[in-house]
Amino acid sequence: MAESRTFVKDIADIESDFSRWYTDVVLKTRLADYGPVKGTMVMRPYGYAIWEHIQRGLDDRFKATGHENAYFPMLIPYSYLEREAEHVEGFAPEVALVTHIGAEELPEKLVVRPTSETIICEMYAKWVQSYRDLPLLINQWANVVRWEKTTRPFLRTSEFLWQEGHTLHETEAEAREETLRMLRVYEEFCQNVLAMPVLIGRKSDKEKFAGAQETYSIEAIMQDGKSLQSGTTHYFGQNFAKAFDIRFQSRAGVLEHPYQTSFGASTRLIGALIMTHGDERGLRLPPYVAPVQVVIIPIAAKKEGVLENAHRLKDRLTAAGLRVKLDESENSPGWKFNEYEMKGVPVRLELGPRDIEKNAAVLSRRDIAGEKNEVSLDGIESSVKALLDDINANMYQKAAERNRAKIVTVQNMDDLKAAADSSKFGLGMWCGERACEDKIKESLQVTTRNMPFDQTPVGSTCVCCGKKAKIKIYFAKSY
RNA sequence: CGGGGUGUAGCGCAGAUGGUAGCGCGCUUGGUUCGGGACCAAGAGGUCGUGGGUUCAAAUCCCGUCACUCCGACCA
Repeated sequence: MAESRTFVKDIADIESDFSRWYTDVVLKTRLADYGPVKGTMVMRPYGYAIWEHIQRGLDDRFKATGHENAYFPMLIPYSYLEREAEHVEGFAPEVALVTHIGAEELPEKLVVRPTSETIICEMYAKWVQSYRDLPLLINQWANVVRWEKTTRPFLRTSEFLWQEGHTLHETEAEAREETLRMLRVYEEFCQNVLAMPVLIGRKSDKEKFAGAQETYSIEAIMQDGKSLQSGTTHYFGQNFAKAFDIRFQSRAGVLEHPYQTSFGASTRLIGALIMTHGDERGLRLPPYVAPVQVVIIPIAAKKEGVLENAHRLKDRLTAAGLRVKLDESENSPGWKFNEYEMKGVPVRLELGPRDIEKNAAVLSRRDIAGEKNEVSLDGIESSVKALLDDINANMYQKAAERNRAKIVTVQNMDDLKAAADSSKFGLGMWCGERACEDKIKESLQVTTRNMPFDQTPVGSTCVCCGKKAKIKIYFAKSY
C-alpha cells in the first residue's frame, strides 16, 4: 500500500479544535477524501461501507412500512422546478444547470436534481387516477447536487447521497400520519442502530422545506454543542399536487388532489455519528454499522499455532454473522492496537500463545478506554454478540447523558446568550413571530431547531420579545 | 459571496535578504523482532497547487487563478 500510515497523534485535539479534529478523523481514518471539484467528496471504502449499513437499516424499515424503491432521472427540465413558487425560490440559487450538450445549446436548460419532488410529481400525475392507486409509497436512493457556499465532508457537500421517500395519500389525516411515522422511523433508527439520541419535533416556518406546509426533523447534538439536522419529513398538503395537477377520482366519484409527503436522510448521518461518538483517539463506530465489528490481533504471530488459531477464531465469528478482520500484517501489536482504535472498531481480540494455552483471548472494547478482559474461546460467538449489543447500549447511554448536559432551559435573551456562549442548546418559549427568530439569529447566531412534541411549557413568555408565548422550541447553533 | 490563513515527497514540516530543494515519519528490499505505535542496514520518491510576469537566475518577488481551512453570510 503506497499510502502513508497515520497516527492518533496526527489528529487534532478534540477539546481545543473540534473542527480540525473532525476533518482529520474523516481524512485520516480514510472515510473520505476530497474530490477535484470544489465541495465534492470521494467516499472511500471504509466510509462507504458505513453508508451501506445505514442504507440497509433504513431500507429494511422503509419496506416494513410499505414503501417500494424506484429510480427517477437525475436531469429535470428547468420548467418543472418553476411550477411550485416557494420550491423554485428555495432551490434556484444552488442548482447546477445543464445548458449545453457538446457545443450545442439546449432549447430548455436542465436541472441536476437538488431533490426530486418535481419530477416525481410529474410522473405521479400520470400514474394516479383513482383512490385505488393510493396510497403511493415510493422511495429512491440517489445522489443530489446542491451548490452550497460552504462545504465539509459528509456534513454538506456539493453532491451527496441520500434517500428520498415521496408518498401520496387519499386523505390529509393519512398523509400527516405518514409524515410522523417516518419521522419516528428515523428516530428509532438513530437510537437503536447508530446509538445516537436525537431531538424530534416540528420546524418553524422559517426553517421548513421550500414548498412544504410542515417540516419535521431529527436533530442530533454534536459534541461541540451544535445541532445537526439529520433527517427530515415533510407534509406538503396539496401544494405540489395542485402545482403538478395530480388528481384522483375519490370514493365519492369526484376528482380530488391527493395529500403528499416526503422524507429524506443522507450521508450526513455519517458526519453525525462521527461527531456524536468520536473521542480523542479518533472514531468510535456504533457496532451495527461498523464495517469491521471485531478485529483480531495475533500476538507473536510466527510462533507455532498462533495464526492457525487466529484464523479459526475469525472463521467461527464470521460464521456467526459478525464482520471480522484478522490483521496478519507485519506491524507490531502495539501499532495495530492504536490503528484500530483510531478507526473506531468496537471490539478487539488479542490472541497469543498464552491465550491459546488457556483457550481464551484478550478482549478490549472501544467504548471503554483502557479496559482489557480475558474471554473464553468457548462460546465466544455469543459473548461477542452480546458485547456488541452492550456497546451499542452503552454508547447510546453516554451520548444521551452528554446531550442532557448540553440542554438548558432559557427564559430570556440573557439566558440564551449564556447558553450560546457555553455551546449549549436553549430550550425555551417562543411567541411564534419570525421577527424574534431573525433577531436571535442576528445577535447570537442561534437558530430555532425544532418544537418537541411534548409542549409542556418551561415558561410563559417569549425569550426574545417577552410577550406571551405558547410554543416550546429548541434554540442552538447549527451546522 | 465577504474577511483571515494555508498550498514544498504519501503525512507532518523546514527552506532570512532570489542562486536550481531538505528533515522526521511513512514507503521498498533484506534480516532480527512481536502482550500498547520495535530495531539494524541498504534504497526509492518532489517540473515546490496552477497560469502568466519581473530577472542572467524564482519554492522565494509581482499579478491572476484553483483548492483546502477558519469566521461570517447563504443553505433540506
